[in-house]
Amino acid sequence: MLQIKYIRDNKQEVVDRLKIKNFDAAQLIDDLLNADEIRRSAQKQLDDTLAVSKQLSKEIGQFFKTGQKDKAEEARNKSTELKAKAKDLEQQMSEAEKDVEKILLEIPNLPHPSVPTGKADTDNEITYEEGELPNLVDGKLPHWELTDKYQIIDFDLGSKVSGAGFPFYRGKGARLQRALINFFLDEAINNGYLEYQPPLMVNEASGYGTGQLPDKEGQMYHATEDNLYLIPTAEVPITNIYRNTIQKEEDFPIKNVAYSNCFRREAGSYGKDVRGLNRLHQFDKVEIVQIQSPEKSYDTLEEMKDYIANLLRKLELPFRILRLCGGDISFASALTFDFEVYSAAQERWLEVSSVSNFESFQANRMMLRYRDKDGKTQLAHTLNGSALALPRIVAALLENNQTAEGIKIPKALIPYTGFDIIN
RNA sequence: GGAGAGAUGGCAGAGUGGUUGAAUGCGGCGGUCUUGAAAACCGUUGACCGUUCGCGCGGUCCGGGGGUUCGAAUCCCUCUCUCUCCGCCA
Repeated sequence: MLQIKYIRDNKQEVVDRLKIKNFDAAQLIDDLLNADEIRRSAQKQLDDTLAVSKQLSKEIGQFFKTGQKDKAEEARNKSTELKAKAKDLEQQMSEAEKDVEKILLEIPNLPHPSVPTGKADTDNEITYEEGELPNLVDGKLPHWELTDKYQIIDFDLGSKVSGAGFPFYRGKGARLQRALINFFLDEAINNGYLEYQPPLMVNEASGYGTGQLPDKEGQMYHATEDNLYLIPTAEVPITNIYRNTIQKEEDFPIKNVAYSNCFRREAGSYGKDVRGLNRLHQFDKVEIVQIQSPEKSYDTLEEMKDYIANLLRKLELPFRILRLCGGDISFASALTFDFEVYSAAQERWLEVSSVSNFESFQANRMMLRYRDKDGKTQLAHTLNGSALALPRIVAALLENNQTAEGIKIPKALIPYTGFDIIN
């Protein structure tokens, strides 16, 4: 959520910058500032009324103490009048406040100046590419056939027991999952991240805090009986740890890592995108989250990018980095880089990580602040990134490393898997 | 699931209708003292909104929401959470 003060002072700039996100904010912002004006004028009147009424109440107390009953009665009547007026003003104010809040929740974060214009993912800017694309012999199989061949992931069984998008991992497939999770966690810990195991269900306030609600309501599984949401990413519980807190600047950067299952309804997805491991309703992900001061948050974003690149390097996967264009970047993000690995049998790039700086957008929603050097409280910046999401990593590992003898495990993983080939 | 108790400032802990944003202690910050430090002493110490160029001024906030009252941390309703006992249970 953008800060109302900023919009007030930089109306045109906000409208212009949101155009990069293909978001026409002009009307919305007029409505917003209008509601804001109503709110402020109502508050001014309300405050003045309350000030008088408060004073009166004190006097009434005094009158009663000193036995001046008549004066007390008189003041009491006057106060009753004021009270009615205050109630009315309060109503006005809270309605205008709701309008302001509602509109603010609909306005996306401002894109960073480096975000390229564009409508769709085809307009994303490839900023970096590394690794040789594997040149496989004929007879290469897509991962969903390899998983069958070696009986390491069973999609049909998942469909039977749960539904599409809920696979069973078995044997070496299950161990590979476990190995990747441990590998990613160990790497993060060695890079100064603190490990958390978060709850997998969160309340409504947390959903709003990180911005999944209200705009992505339909993407989360919702347990209506208890009004809890299954998390779509560990970002939600981990970032919400800091909801309504004031941090110390000297504690920055706060670096957290969490492995979790992630649950996504993926309503509206279809076709080759959902084949095999490409898109699941439940998957595993290790997520890194950082809280940082505004001055340093973009350095932190670079550091996180380097960290993720290094993971992919260790897994010996060819990858590229994309700077997301205005049309593809998420609602809450100011700047996002996607990491894609090349999956050799599908012959396509698969997104395995997304690392973003949300600046103060999430922080403002959840009141995550810090005390700066001058002792002033201000909004912190939040960042997060996948490090990494498992399914597509597994897809690429299987496809790229298939040989006549079986699927070879990259060196860095062998200590974790305990085997060097799946056959 | 049943019965009971509770939720106050960074922490601990008073406060049951009238200058209570809130005693007191600890912690934090500033100062005196000291070569330095500790101790001691003195002072200071919340967040948010509005208003102001600024000093400041006004308002709101004692778990969340609603109500009673001229006036509520204090009374009532409701929700959430915590604790104790019973039941169930990985």
